[in-house]
Formats: sequence, C-alpha cells, structure tokens
Amino acid sequence: MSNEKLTPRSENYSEWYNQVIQRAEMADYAPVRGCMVVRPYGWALWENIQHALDGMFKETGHVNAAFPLFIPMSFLEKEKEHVEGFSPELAVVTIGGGEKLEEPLVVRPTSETIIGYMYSKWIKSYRDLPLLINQWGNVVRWEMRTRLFLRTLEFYWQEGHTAHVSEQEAIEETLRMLEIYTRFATDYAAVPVIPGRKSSSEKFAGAINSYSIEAMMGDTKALQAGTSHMLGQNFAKAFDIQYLDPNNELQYCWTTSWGVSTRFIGAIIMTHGDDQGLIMPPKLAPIQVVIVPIYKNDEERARVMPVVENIRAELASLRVKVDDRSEVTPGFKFNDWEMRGVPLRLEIGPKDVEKGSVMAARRDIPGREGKSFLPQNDILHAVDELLAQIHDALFERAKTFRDSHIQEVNSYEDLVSAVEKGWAYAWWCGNGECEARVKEDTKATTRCIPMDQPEGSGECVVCGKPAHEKVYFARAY
RNA sequence: CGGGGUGUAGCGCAGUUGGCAGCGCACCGCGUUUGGGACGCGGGGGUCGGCGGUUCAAGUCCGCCCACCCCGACCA
Repeated sequence: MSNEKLTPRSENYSEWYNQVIQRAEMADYAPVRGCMVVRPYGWALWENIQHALDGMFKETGHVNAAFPLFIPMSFLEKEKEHVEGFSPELAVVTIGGGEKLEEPLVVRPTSETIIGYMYSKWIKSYRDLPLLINQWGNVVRWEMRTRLFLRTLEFYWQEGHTAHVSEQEAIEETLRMLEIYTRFATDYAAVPVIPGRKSSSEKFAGAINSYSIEAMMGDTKALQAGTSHMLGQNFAKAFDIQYLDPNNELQYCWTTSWGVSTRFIGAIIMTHGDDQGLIMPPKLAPIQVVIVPIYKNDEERARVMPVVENIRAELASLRVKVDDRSEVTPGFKFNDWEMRGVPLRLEIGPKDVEKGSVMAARRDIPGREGKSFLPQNDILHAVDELLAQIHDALFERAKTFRDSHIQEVNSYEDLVSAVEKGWAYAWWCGNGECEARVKEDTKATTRCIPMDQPEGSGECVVCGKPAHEKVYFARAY
C-alpha cells in the first residue's frame, strides 16, 4: 500500500520505475545483490503472460519439457562463441555435498548446450524432425549492474529450442517465433514493437542470426522485449546433433532458440505507466476490474452490497476484485488501485442502486473524462467493450509516442542529436566499426535492422559508403 | 575493479559540545468517518551495519571490516 505521491517520470524516470514496482507490490529486493523477489501481484502478471504465450506455442506445434539447472562446465566450452559470450557472467558450483566437484557445474545462463546434448541422443532420423520443445524456467547471469525485472542475476523466462532438417525450415521457425512475439506484444500487452534482425555485434553468442522485437520505453530508451535465434549448425556440430536423411546419409540438424523473459514486465511498466502508477494492459491484468462499494453506514451498505455481488456474478468471466475494506476510504482505494494499474474501476453506491447504474472509471484516462455511467443491465457487454477500448487506446498512445520520438536522419550530426531525444532511423553500411563509433560517441547502439525495409538504397549515416539497409540506433536498457 | 555516497524501528529521516534513542508514515486496539489519498484517543516495535579502541560514559570520537546505492568499466 502507498501513501505518498510517486516521483514524476519527468523528474527521475529510474526513481519512478523503482517506486512504482515496490508500491504496486510487483517485486521487492532480495537479500542477495541483484536478485529480486517477484511478489504475488507481479507473478500473477507473469502467469498471464505465460498463459498467452504458451497457448501460441502449442498452436504452432511446440511442447513443454524441463531440463536441468546445472550444466557441466565442459558443455559451455564446446561452442567457441558461446563460451566467450557467456563465461564472464557465469555462476559456477564447485562444491557439492561438502566435496569439491570433479567438474564444476554451471548454473544455466541459457540451455542451448544441455538441450543440444540431449537432442543428439534423441534425434536419429529425419522422421524425428522437427523437434519443437519449449521450457519455462529460470536462468542465472552474473550481471554487474542490475535493475528490477530488466536485468537481475536470476530471471524467469521461456526458452524454445528446435531442431530441423534444413536451413530453410530453421529460418522459417526463427521468423515464425519472432512473429508470435510481435503478435503477443501487440495483441496482449498493447506494446508496439519493431521486429528486426540484430547486427552481428548485438547477436546471441553462437547464433548465425538473431532477431528481436524492440520497444520504446516512456523515457525513449529501447528495450529488447524478445529474441529469436537462427543457430545454423553451430550447436549441432558442437553436440553432434545428426540424423539420417531419406538417402541414408548422415546430416547435421539446423537449430533455433527463442525466448521471452520477466523483462517483458519491465516493458509493460515502462510503456504504459503514468505518474499515478502502473497501467496494466486489460488482457494481461491480474485484476481487470475492481469494484469499490460506496456507503456511509450499515443501512446503505445493506442496500449496496447485494448489487455489488450481483455485478460481480455477472462479470464472472473476468478477473474481478471487490474491495470491501472498511478501514480505508473510497478515495484511498481509488488511488491504491490506480497505483496497481487496474484498467477499469466500477464504483457502486446508493445512487447507483436507485438508478440501476454503476460508475465506470478508466485507468488510462485520469479524472472526470475517464468516468461514465453504465447501466447494470448487460454490464458484462459494456465492460468487455470498455476493456477492449482501453487496450486499443493504450496501444495507440504508445505507438504515437514512439513514432513521434523516432527521427529519420541522413547526417551524423542529426544522428547524434536524435539519439539524445529518442531513436534514430538511418541507412547503415553494416560495418561494425561504424556501429562502434556511434556507440563510442553517443552510447547508442544499433537496436535492430527492421524486417520492413524501404525500397532502394542510400549512404551510410556514419561513413557515407553505400548502404542497402536501414537500422534503428538508440540508447537501450 | 576505479571514483563518489549511504548505513539509527517495516519505510523516510532527525539526533547539538560524548550524558535516558526520537519524529513522520506504516502497523495493532477502540470510536467517529466513507462518491478522489479521513480524524481522535490509546498501543506495539531498536544488536544505532559489524568488530575493536579511547572514555566515568559512544548512535556521536578513532581504527579496521562488511553491506547497499549512484557513476564508470562490463553486458544476452
């Protein structure tokens, strides 16, 4: 519960972010540096995210399984880029049961290696392919600087790992999952994202190509909200994932991996939140509708509560909370649920009992403008309608904000100033040195080379050489 | 690992020249309140980050250590 006003976003965005998470009881700091406790309200949001994504994975033929937390150190070392990328951030177990281990065990930072090892045992024939497995779990990466949800030592995610007969199939899978992530962000979280390909310096350690969905946060910084990797035959060769093709010839598989983590919660917070607190996208909100009964005394309470219960029953298909606390005032409850981002609030008092109405207040439109009377008859239909409108309005608002903070630039000077205020969209030759120079000068990195590319070609915004792709540059979380 | 900062009740903080450890919020009880953050009265809650030193006496002075935060380096 909270009693004071939040730090406004414009004053100190990081402070606002930390406060809103703690006051809305999404998460708390754990006793170990960089670790967090996901509190029930935060976990409820994660469960809704899981449910939505999991449904889409199942629809596309994926199944869930669980692989071990511990990975033999030697596994990581089998793929050169992979070990180079991850070794600085590994947590390693060297003692078990009081005895020094013969081989150190890595706490998984991601599971390509151990899953690759298992796949090599399971895959014998082209008839075993494609193999489409997902796992929901936690991973550990020993990060230097951490932030709740965005970067913690331990985080929760899903990681899909697939094996295919051909490069073409693997590419299709990689892009299919990128598309699913895009749809999830748009249709469920109301977070507009740009799907695209990562530059080679930004790609996953061990991948041929990485793709991501990139979202703009309320301070205009970019956040990678999901990734999908085409791993080529790198892991297949490192772990001998081979099959016999119809001609009885031994072939290496083509593999992919893709993931979305609890970081996405950070994306939701920073995309929709305002100075009053969180704003939950209706489809993922742990509580979609909060009902606040209004009464002055027992007599009024006796008249109001049956109507409240009736409305609750009508809305049984939704996630509804009745806030019947007697120790706090309605005004306090309004602020309290606004902090937690409940998309729709219904107030039901003596006047509503008489008139057969309820007062509805939209979280996305503060104050009187967001309030309207709904008839008690057919309340479910009216509430569904409002929730759908809130979803659309949140998406549109975020998209308008994002688009108004992206600047198309043709000169290096414009690029430098653009990334101070938002994102820059520019031609890039693809050379890592140009990328590095931008990072050196501005801290902005290439976020992605969007799938949607304009016609024609241009000159690299950094070096002026011919460029055939446009890229987003931005400062990122 | 470098630079800076902070450690006193759950949270935010005050604590003078060394002299009984406090305030606000939160929490518990009772009563009055309740359509935009109510109020009164009464309560509970402390290894002052840790260890050592100086002193009749240390939250306060000295030394060492630890933790956390910010900036940097680093970063699927």
